[in-house]
Amino acid sequence: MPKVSDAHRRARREEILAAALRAFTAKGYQRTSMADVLAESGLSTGAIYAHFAGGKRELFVAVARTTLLRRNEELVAASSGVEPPSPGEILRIVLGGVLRDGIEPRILLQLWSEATIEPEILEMVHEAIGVVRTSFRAALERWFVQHPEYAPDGPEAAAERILPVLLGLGQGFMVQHSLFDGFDAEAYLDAATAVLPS
Amino acid sequence: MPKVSDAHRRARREEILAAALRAFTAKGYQRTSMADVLAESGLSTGAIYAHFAGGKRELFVAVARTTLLRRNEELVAASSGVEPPSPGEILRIVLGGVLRDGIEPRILLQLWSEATIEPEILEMVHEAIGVVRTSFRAALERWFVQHPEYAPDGPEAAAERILPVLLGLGQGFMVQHSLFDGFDAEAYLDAATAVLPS
DNA sequence: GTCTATAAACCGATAGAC
DNA sequence: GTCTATCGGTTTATAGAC
Repeated sequence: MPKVSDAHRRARREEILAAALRAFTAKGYQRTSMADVLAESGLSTGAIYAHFAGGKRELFVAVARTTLLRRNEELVAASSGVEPPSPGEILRIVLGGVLRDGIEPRILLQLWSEATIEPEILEMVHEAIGVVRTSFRAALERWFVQHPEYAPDGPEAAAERILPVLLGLGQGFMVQHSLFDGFDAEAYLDAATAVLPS
Repeated sequence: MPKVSDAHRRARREEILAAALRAFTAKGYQRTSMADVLAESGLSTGAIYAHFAGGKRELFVAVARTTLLRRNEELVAASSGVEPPSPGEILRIVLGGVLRDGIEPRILLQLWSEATIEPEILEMVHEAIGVVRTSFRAALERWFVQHPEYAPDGPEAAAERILPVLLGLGQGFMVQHSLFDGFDAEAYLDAATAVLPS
């Protein structure tokens, strides 16, 4: 197999995806036209369709999947240390990672909105969220094992119970970060940590 | 002033807005065409543009504003009783109202996503959220006044601190209700109530 | 105010040369 | 693989009769 050609191909794909992410972030998925992605990438119609025959939708799915799964890697890395992070710390790790990455949270709002309408996108969200959910659950369980006073009916049950709340707090963070003027991320995280067990 | 004409005008507007809400709920804001709203209302292009010159966007803003402000009325009504509701109960009242109203939470995801892009819609969301936030804050304060053990630095500060968390839990509810298969609303509310002070 | 008909713009995707 | 040029299908909004 031609290694160079393959590497070039991958590099080109990454380049296109990066341009697509910039375009989607700026104008939102729906309002971004292929012309916008073309302009952002400096390439032309044919060049892009040669790599992403699925067009706009495939670009969005690819961009979003990458973004969601990167959260997962961070969480796995952070929670495999000796001292398992508390629920509040888990939230901080994941949300902090999003911001450090320079990801505009609003792209997530757009993804959720699209998933509401397009079955193909919903499917991808289900898949990615499933992975993330599993990581959260595992991280929570590890903490509850060491703090049984918060898990009277066992770490699995306690983790399962609090999981939607933790996810909900993360989702609320994205919404408020995107929509509220002067949103105070630190205050939000402090308040969330205060209500979560620790 | 011609009272009858005015009443008719208002009735017609309500009729159009109801049709628009049905159409937006079914297909989402972006994918709903004016043709869809026309079909749903049984009226014609001219009829609608005579009442809503701003077109699709104006319809969406009007529909969303009404919906958001109704939440506020419910909360005001519920929290003016003798026994102020706890944070968990406040969440239950508002989220229960949304579902009882037959509102599809996904329309809210679409609203947030649009607000991310369209300044006019963002402005409306700011305004409506401001009203709702004020109600939440007032309701929380009333409860903290009666439970000073949770408000060491005064009810105002405690209310202000927990407000974003409560809103975040509500927003997370909408996201999960819209996107997760088999989402268990009761379990979510129970878990949220368990972490909130009561 | 409301209807029918239509214009003007735009978009995603393809065809074919190089 | 990439470029230029363009087609077919939609969409919003308007024009003009009633």
